[in-house]
Amino acid sequence: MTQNPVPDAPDSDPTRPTALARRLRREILTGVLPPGSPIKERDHAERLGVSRTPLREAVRVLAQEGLVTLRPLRSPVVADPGLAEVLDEIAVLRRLELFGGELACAHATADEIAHIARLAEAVARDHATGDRLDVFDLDMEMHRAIVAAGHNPALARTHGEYLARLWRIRFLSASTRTDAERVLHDHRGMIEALVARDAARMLAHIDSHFDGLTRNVATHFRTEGRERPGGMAEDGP
Amino acid sequence: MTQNPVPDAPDSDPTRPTALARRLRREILTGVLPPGSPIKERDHAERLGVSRTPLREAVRVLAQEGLVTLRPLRSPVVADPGLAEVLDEIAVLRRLELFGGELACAHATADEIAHIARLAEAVARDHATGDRLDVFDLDMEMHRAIVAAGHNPALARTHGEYLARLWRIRFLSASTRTDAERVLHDHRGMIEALVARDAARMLAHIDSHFDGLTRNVATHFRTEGRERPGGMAEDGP
DNA sequence: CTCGGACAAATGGTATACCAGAATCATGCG
DNA sequence: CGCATGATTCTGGTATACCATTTGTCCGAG
Repeated sequence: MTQNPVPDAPDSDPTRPTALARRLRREILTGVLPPGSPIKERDHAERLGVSRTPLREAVRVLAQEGLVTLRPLRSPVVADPGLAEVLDEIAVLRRLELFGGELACAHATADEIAHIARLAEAVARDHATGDRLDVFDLDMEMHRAIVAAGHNPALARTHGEYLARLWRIRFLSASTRTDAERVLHDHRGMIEALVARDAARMLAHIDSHFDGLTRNVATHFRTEGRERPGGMAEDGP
Repeated sequence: MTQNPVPDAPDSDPTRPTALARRLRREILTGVLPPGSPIKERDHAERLGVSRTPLREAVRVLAQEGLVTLRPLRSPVVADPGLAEVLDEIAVLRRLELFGGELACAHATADEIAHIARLAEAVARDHATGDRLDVFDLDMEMHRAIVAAGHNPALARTHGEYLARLWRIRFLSASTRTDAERVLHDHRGMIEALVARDAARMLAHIDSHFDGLTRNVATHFRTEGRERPGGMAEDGP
């Protein structure tokens, strides 16, 4: 995401900082490294079989992405954003994706539209199977593809960063199945809008999509989580 | 910008990576390090009186900001974006600032509005004196303040990143004085819109502002620069 | 004279040693 | 028994040494 010479390469050397960042990112997003847990350089360096230097670099990358929080002279910790922060980020993501959708309606190629449609179909299909994680991954990939179809690399990059930053909370808050039908409806609508080059309709569906997301996240924080960002949830007596 | 415990602190230790990044950033943006010039770690580390490690970190920060380009196993180089890239980034910046202006109209405090108005006045005043660099700095600060008044830290952060990334090209392309009156007019309009909480008017002025910026940048690339991003402009015969 | 290859210098990448500040815990005093 | 205080340990920050790859150069063959 930061720099990649070959986008589809599965990273030849797993000790490279980018690969380390990818691995740590995955561990954070999947909850293996829960929010608030410290990232001690020596421990994780040894665990991943590398020196502190590349691990340090990987941590900085994640810090830039907002997944970990750096504190001067103290261990970096996995970020634990509160409701307000998450809603702010979602609001920005919404604007970025709205812009992306608009651009996509104007500049998407037929191939790109087909690809997006394929992803949407995959989402709908896997949704029936009930595997939430796959559905979620595909959904994210589809949104990424839509923005990518706008042919604005800078926008795609920033949008991707926000997607990554919000991955975990989106996943956690996506448990409610009640709005599944609306999501699929939005997806169908986006595809239709895309093939029709109907930007207004596209924007409406994206808005609807994000309204649902915002609702889910708010519900998630209200019920499950406690909203304070402090989050010292590691060592209960 | 990336992480700062005390926003107003002038950086106590000038050898800290953030300070190094700031210094290198300034050197890049002011043209001391022209686009395309390599950043050799050892040379610059010695020049700035630090080891390679912190300098390396600073370079990574700048790479994330898009000011330098990292190449595997090769010296990082000062980025030299082409017209297309710059226009893409400006388009994103425009959307971010539009969103910020909208939020500012809704949530800005009286103090914040006053601060923004002060900055606008300073821009107008210094504009009369003719010092382009000061005017430009103040102008950027004002735009930053507007977005900050929207009270969305994530938005402010991303907006700030794009501002920094576009600093140099904005400065270079701002040479034309013909549209100075329009800029000041837009500024006045923004302030009025802000005090009136008139989002529509605010957005119109921001749009106008960015139309002018886009025009200037396009002109700059058409006349002065050659548009290819390759940019091996260092060693003439 | 030109082109090709091999050697040498340079440079980014990584590992490691060292340093300074912070957190923690033991200890002793109130 | 509780709390302040100092020593110890832990941890991030920095400097440095080492390695792998690249690149520039020089020599020689054609």
